[in-house]
Amino acid sequence: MRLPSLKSIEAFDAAAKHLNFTRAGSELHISSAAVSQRVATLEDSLGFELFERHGPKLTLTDAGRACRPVLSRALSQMRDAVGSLQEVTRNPVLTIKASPSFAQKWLVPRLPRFYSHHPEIDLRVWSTTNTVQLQEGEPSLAIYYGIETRAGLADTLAVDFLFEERVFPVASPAYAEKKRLRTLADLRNATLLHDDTMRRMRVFPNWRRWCDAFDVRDINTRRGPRYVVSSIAMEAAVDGQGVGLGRGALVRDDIAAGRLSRLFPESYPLSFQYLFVYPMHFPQRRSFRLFRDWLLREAASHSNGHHA
DNA sequence: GGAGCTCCTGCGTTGAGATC
DNA sequence: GATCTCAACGCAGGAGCTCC
Repeated sequence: MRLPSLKSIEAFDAAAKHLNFTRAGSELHISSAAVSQRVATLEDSLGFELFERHGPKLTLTDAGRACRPVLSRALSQMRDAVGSLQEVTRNPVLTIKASPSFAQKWLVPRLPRFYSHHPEIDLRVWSTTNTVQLQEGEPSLAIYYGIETRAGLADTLAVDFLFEERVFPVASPAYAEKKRLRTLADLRNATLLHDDTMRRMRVFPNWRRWCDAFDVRDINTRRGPRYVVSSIAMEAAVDGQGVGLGRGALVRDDIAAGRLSRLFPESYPLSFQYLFVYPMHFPQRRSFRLFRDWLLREAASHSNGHHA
């Protein structure tokens, strides 16, 4: 039996993902005509049609739908296998996506512990203020917030739960002392620092929701400076500019170092979890297994400390 | 055995035409 | 107008052959 060319399978995978030869061509850096020809070659070789063509509109045939997960998984396995082979002769590289705040305040400060055990592995940390999403077939890892463990994720991606999250007011010790912040009602005397992430992602409580939850009245929760990124809001709090709503993962190190104080025992549980997302077949790579084991240990340690 | 040539195959692009 | 298909063409690489 003669196997179809790898290029034709790659073209089918991209075309099936976009249901559009032009966008598939852009992804593969070839022309749409080349995609069309590669797919036609694959159809010839298989002996059946994978797409129904309605003029410029493409849909998968039943056979195409049946083939897609099988071929997509096979491609992904081959990419991982090639990655594993390359690790034999080169320093392995892992790319991880995370929000800027999480990367800055949680992930990066912990990386020296990983490098101390695995200096041969190079990590690339990639951040965006947009929602961190991992595309199907992408050779990278992601830490993101999810309300449900698998919601919206492709079948080719796997997920590990890292930890849950709570928010609570934080300020620099000097600011807390200066404003005499001892009870929730004392927040009336404070400048409230607003994290716009809370506005962009409805799962985050803002100051109004936080005050409603703990029945804190007579506070203008709209006033105060606003910050696009959570970590900047926390830096403003460290700098003594006001009280911020701190997420546990982002303020824990600052609290431990005495740069921030947790003002009150009241905390608000978030409806999302931190999740680690990766391609289903990544565990074949040694570098990935080492990183994942390390990350899960750090997350467990964070959870234990968090609830202690 | 190696260099050089020819032919074949695979794969890409461009551009025209068809379809919605 | 956007998109797909088809035909024509070019390029690169492999196979086979000949010659030295």
